[in-house]
Order: sequence, then C-alpha cells, then structure tokens
Amino acid sequence: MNERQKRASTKDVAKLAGVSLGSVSRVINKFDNVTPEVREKVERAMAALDYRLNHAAKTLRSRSSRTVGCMLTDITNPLYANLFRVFEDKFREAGYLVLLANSMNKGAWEIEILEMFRSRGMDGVLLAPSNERNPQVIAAVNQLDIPAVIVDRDISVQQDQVRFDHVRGIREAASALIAQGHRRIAIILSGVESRPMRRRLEGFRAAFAAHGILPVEELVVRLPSSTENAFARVDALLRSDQPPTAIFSLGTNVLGDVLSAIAARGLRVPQDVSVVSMGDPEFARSHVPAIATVSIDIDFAASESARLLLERMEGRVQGKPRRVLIATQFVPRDSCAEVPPSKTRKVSKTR
Amino acid sequence: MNERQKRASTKDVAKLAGVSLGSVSRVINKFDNVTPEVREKVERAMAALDYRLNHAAKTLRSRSSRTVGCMLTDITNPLYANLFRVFEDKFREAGYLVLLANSMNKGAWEIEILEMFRSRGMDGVLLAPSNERNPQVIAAVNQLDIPAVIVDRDISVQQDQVRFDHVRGIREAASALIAQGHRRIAIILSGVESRPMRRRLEGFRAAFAAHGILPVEELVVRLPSSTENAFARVDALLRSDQPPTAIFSLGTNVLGDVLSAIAARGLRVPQDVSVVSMGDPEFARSHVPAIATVSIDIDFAASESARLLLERMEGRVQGKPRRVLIATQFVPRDSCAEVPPSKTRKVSKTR
DNA sequence: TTGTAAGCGTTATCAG
DNA sequence: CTGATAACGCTTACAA
Repeated sequence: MNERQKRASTKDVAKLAGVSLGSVSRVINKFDNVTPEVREKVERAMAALDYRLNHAAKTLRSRSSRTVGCMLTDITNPLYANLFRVFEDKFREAGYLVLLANSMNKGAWEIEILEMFRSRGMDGVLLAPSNERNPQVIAAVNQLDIPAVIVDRDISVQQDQVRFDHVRGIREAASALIAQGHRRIAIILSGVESRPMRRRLEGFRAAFAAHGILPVEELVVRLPSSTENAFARVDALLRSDQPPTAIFSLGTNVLGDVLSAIAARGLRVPQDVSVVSMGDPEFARSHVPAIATVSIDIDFAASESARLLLERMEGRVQGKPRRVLIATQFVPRDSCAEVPPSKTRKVSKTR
Repeated sequence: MNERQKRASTKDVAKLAGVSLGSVSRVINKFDNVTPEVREKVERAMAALDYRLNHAAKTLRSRSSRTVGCMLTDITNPLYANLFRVFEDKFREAGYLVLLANSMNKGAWEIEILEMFRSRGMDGVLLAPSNERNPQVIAAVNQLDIPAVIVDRDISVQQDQVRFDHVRGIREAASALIAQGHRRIAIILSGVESRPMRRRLEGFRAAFAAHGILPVEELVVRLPSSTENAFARVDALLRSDQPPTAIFSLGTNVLGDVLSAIAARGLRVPQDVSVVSMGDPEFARSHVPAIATVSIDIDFAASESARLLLERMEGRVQGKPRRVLIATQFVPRDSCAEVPPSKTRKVSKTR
C-alpha cells in the first residue's frame, strides 16, 4: 500500500479553492444554489487533493448512515445468497449500502447483530431470524426503533413482513402425486425448525387430508442442518421393505443427493420413483427427465422487501405493519409419473 | 417499530451517573484505571438509559471504523460464500465487522466499491477483483492507502496475496487420466477469464505436454458465466462422433449438469466416461460412484487471508508484500477408470 | 448565493 | 484516578 498521508478534509478543499466550508458541502451534496464558478473551483481542488468524503462525519452530523442491515441465517445457502444480491442491488440503486450479517442459527448472535445494527446507525434492516420462537430474539426485534422488514418468518412483531405461501405449492404438488396413485411419499426437509419447514410440512399433510388419507410418518425426514448430506438418509429409505414411490426434495442442496441416491440403487426416475424439487433451479429444468418443482420466486421476495423497507425509510408509508404473501406454484414435469402397478399392489396390501 | 425517542449519549450517561464524560468513555472502553464505584454508577446509568455507543462518532474520533471491506465477484457462487463466511468469523473474533460488496464482474463497480471502502474508512480490505487485467482497476487497487489482501488473482500490485496452486492439482488429475489411457479429455471451465480459469487450463495442458501429446482443443469448453448451465454443452460433446472419454468439471455448479448429461445419454460413470470435479463437496464423496476431485481448501484460504490482513492492520508486520500459495490436490475416486478398449482403439485410429 | 459558526457523540490530552 | 476541554470532518441554520 502507499504511504499514508493525511487525508484531505473539506476544510483543506475550502482553503485551496478559496471558498467557505459551506460552499464545499453544497457542491458535494449537489445543491442547486451554487454558481458554476464556485462549483468548478471546488471540484478542481477536490481532484487536486484526492478528496474523499469522510462517511463517519457525515453520518454523525446528518444522523443517517445510508446503510441498511441484512441479517440472514447463512449466506452459503444459495436461496439467501440470491435474496441478498437482489436486495443489495435495489438498495444500491437507491444510494444505500447493505451490511450483511450471518447469524448461523445462533440466538445469542442474532441479538448481538441487532445491537450492532442499532449501534452502527442502520437506516433500516431486513431480518430473517432463525430463532423466531426465542422470546429474547422476539423482544429484541420488537424493540428496534428503526424501520424493518421480516422475511418468511412466523413471528408476531409490529413490522412489515414478506412471506411465501409455502402451503399452497406443496399441497398442489402432493395432491398431484396422490392423484397419480402415490401413497408412500417421502419428504426431505432441511434446516432448523422454522416457518419454511413448518409450512411445507403443513401443505404436505393438507394434501393427504384432502384425500382422506394420512402420510407415512417414517417417510418424513428432517435434516438438522442445511449443509447436511441427504444421501445416506434417502439411501436408507430406498433400502427399506417399503420404499417410497415419490420423494419431495425440499432442502436447498438436497436434490443432487436424492437423484444420486436413487441412481445408486439402480432405480429410475420416474419409473421407479417420482421426484419433486424446490426453487426451480436451471439444473432441474435441464435434467433428463426434467424435475418437477415447487417454484419460489426469491428475487421477487427480495425486491418486495426492498420496496417495503424503502417506503418506510423514506417516510412514504406510515402506520400499521403490512404483510406481503408471495405465491408458490407446482411446476409439473417428467419426473412425476403414475405409480407402477406392482408397487400400488404392494402398498394396498399393507393398508 | 417503537416511537423513536432521542437516543441517550455519553453526556446523558455522565450526567445521570454524576461523573465526567471521560469516566464514561473509560468504562465503555474497559480501561483499568477506573474505580469499581465509578464503573458501577456508569453501568447502572447506561442500563437505565438503554445507552448505545454511537459508532459513527467513535469512528470519526478514533480514526478506525473497526470494519473491513470484502469485494467479491458474486456471493451466489458457493466458493465465495464460504470464503466470506470464514473470513467474517475470523474478523468477528477479532472485533471487526465485514462489509461485503459484490462487483458482479463489472470493472466500473469495482472502482466504485474501492472508493466506497475508502470513504467509509475501512481498516482493511480483502479483494478478489474480477477485472484483474483492467488498468484502471489495477491503478485503483495500487492507490489504496489501507492494508489489503488479494485473493487468487494474477495481479501485480504491492499488497499481500493469497493464491491457490491450481496448476498442480489439475496437472496431477489430468496425468492420472492420461496414464489410464484417456486422450479425449474434456474440460469445462466456468466464469470469466481470470486466474483460476487460466491456471487450471495451464495445469491441464502441462499434463499433456509431460506425456508428449496435445489436448483436443474442441473439448475445451469455457462457460461465459458461472451461473450458465453446462448441460447443453456437455450433451453436445457426448453426441459428437468423437465423444470425450473423461470430463473435468471445473465450474462451481457444473458437476450436477455434467452427471445429468451423461446419464441422459445412457452412459455410465466410469465405464463410459470418467469424471473429475473440483472443490470436494460432500456431494462428490457420497455420490455413487464417488467423484474424484481436485480439492481446494477455501476455508484455509479465508483464514490465511484474515491472518495476513490482521497482521498488517495491527501493525505487527510491515514491509514488502507477502505471498501465500495454497496447494491443491488430486483426490482419486471411483469416477475415474481405464478407457474401455473399444474407445481406445477408436481414438488411436484418429491419431 | 455565500460565509460563519454551532454542534453531532465520541476519544484523547491534559491538568488536578 | 478523575474531570475539563479540544478536536475529529461534516451538515445545517442563520446571517450577510
């Protein structure tokens, strides 16, 4: 790095340009009431001194950091990574910076992060607290005195919220499978107990209920962490006496594991096992056979969150919390088919 | 959110506690020379007023933001997401916050981000500029007057650098395949032209050179973006008159596509096609057959970067730039096998 | 339109 | 060990 010579301040610029501090500030902030001559003198001086605005001073004085905080569970989850990127883009356009903090599912960290957001003077925050049932976390969220938006959580707080209608998409998908004769349907859920997991299971059960039957509880698999490998679990299901005839792959990175486990046992999709995935990645579309999915428009969730938050931050909206519910949709594809007759009989025998 | 009552300052705390401003500051910063009584009075007052440190004021006065910047191409790339997370952890331990900025491969943004880092008073920065050949970006990096570490770039600047020895791992892997009789080896590279891509190709060519032969240029596939789907490209290769007998899958998300394309054509790994992947994800290990990989210890790169940067920031190290080269290694697994005799003949005919 | 000066909330430097 | 006071670099009234 270069020798660290003292950075030029507005005062230095004013002196060199032969104008006052106020004029420099007006030029920096693009005020109208500045004569072209003054503006040019200031700009010349700024260039000559390689002047940079000191953001801390600006924040201190103007009481706005032009920064928003973004608290997620874990950015290595591609869903969150996408959410962040779109959110960052929207705010960049609006002249804000986004500060990312990963809570890694730890309640204590979530509280710490919220403290930090306050201390650092965030103008607004986006929150996806994983500990949505932790009273201390809820209290900390409620005590926030800055605009906030909560993403896809069942948490009862006085802030704007954006949620996915997970139930509907999964219900549609499960219904379709049931209509195709499937009864032994496995569902692989990943991540900690939280809204997405809960709602997906709810939709799953609702589909069975609508057909007057019950899901097979042994086929409900909860992976403790979203990084956990699903291969062994799926493999075990497939080895059992009564293997599933269809599998919901609802974790972030589990589709590959599921397909790999199916192939490893010499089974075929969809002839032996039907598969439904989540989030509609490119991979699912190009796979042969194409994998049916429950689509989740994470980009839309991100931009809606950004919109709600910006409206609050800019004072364009006040009053009671708003709720946005984003639809999810079943996208049927070749990976789902009728249950093979032999398997149907086998199942009917046991019921 | 709650009603926004004016936040308490150190002055308020001092008044309520009946001590001076200086004493409050000493308590906050955990100085030794404070009597227990004073400390307790201050702490009580802070609690009563729900006092929060104003970070902007602290930064302005102390000339340290206790924040480091992290400029990456795109956090949705899992490799970068992991890098960030480990980096963030290390700095959190040291009492710093990490500010993430995605440059999305845009040179103009990279320059803008560097400006922003300066303006916001970063104490240090980690950079992985995608435009490593862009003179303006290089100039901007060189002009930084804060400690910096560059990650895995071929860029000639006066800063500490951490790099992977991509060449070696790929060379080992390619040599192993060549030794198994493979000649038509495809290599799928993703992302923009940059060090990782360049070096991997270099290692690939080096292995052929060592055996006195040349790679088949038509089998070198460059995917323009790291999000681009590789299925169609691999499918096209496999359909050709002279399909590859082995495939290097060196992009971040391409392994799934490669396996899927192979399976879609009814081919088997490794009997028909050998496969080598990159980065050693869990998925590769549990897949049947297990996928050979060129391992890349991204966590180690992140912690080494953090170490180098912290040493500079804390002034423990001065002087000329340091270079860390991190080994990559070929991990052979079942996905690689001898070329089937029929295919060997086919190739030998054409040479 | 421009200049002047106060003050944002902290830390740092002195005396006491 | 504690208190008073001057910065830090900027914005923002208000006065000229």
